[in-house]
Amino acid sequence: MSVKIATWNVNSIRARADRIEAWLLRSDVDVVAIQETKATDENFPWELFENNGYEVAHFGLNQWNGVAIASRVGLDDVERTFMDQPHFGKTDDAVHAEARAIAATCAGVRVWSLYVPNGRSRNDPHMAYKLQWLDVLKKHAADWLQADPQAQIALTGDWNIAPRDEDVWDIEKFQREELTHVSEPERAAFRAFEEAGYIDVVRPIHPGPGTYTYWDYTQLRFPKKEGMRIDFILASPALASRVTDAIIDREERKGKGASDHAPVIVELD
DNA sequence: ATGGTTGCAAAGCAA
Repeated sequence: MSVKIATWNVNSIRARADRIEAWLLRSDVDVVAIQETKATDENFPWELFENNGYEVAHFGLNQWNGVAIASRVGLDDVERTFMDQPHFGKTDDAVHAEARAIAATCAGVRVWSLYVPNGRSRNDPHMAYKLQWLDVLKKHAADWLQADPQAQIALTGDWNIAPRDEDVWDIEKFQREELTHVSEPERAAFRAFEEAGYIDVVRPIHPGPGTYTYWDYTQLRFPKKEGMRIDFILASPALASRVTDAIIDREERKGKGASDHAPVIVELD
């Protein structure tokens, strides 16, 4: 049985409701991992998914971040945050970790919807937070594979990292201006997942250069084809062996009211 | 043209 799994940073689920509904009908995905809902459970549009045949689980604490998974092939063992997920700022405050990670098992695949923190700038405290957040997640991800080398795991989401020079539209500018997403510590953090056995299953099907998943709203970046590849589906080996196709749905970035990220889809046998 | 976009939420922050 073929299964389609997608990841999409929607940049507000309420502002994007109509486009998301149209996209669900058009894309025919079975599972979609969503980032940046910018919603709480109270104002989350549950009916948007339920009316279209999807179960949905959401994790949102305020107007920032927010992650969800919608599925029409089962949605079991929902998990919000991962163990010891770092907090930003004081460690002695009693607030929850930010709403950046949710998992569920869908058709036998452990799907994670991840919204990796933005480092803001290379020396900002948020960068250390980002790297720590990734390091803790990577340790768990490595443990899961060690415990079961046949596990079917999809680490999907907005990683806020461009792993290769070709993943940004002007690497010279990014390095000259010491921008984020392309720094060596960020790339090492991403590489650590690959070294743990996870595989970017979209890049082999859609190689670069010029293949992007995100285009800034400003400066006419999309029409000028000035984007970044920062949204990834990393698959465990057993899951990677099932991948038959992938799509970066650049069409969805077009027109009025688009998210600044395109959906990324993989098809499994 | 000293800006340029979007969303949340109600001024400024975040991306």
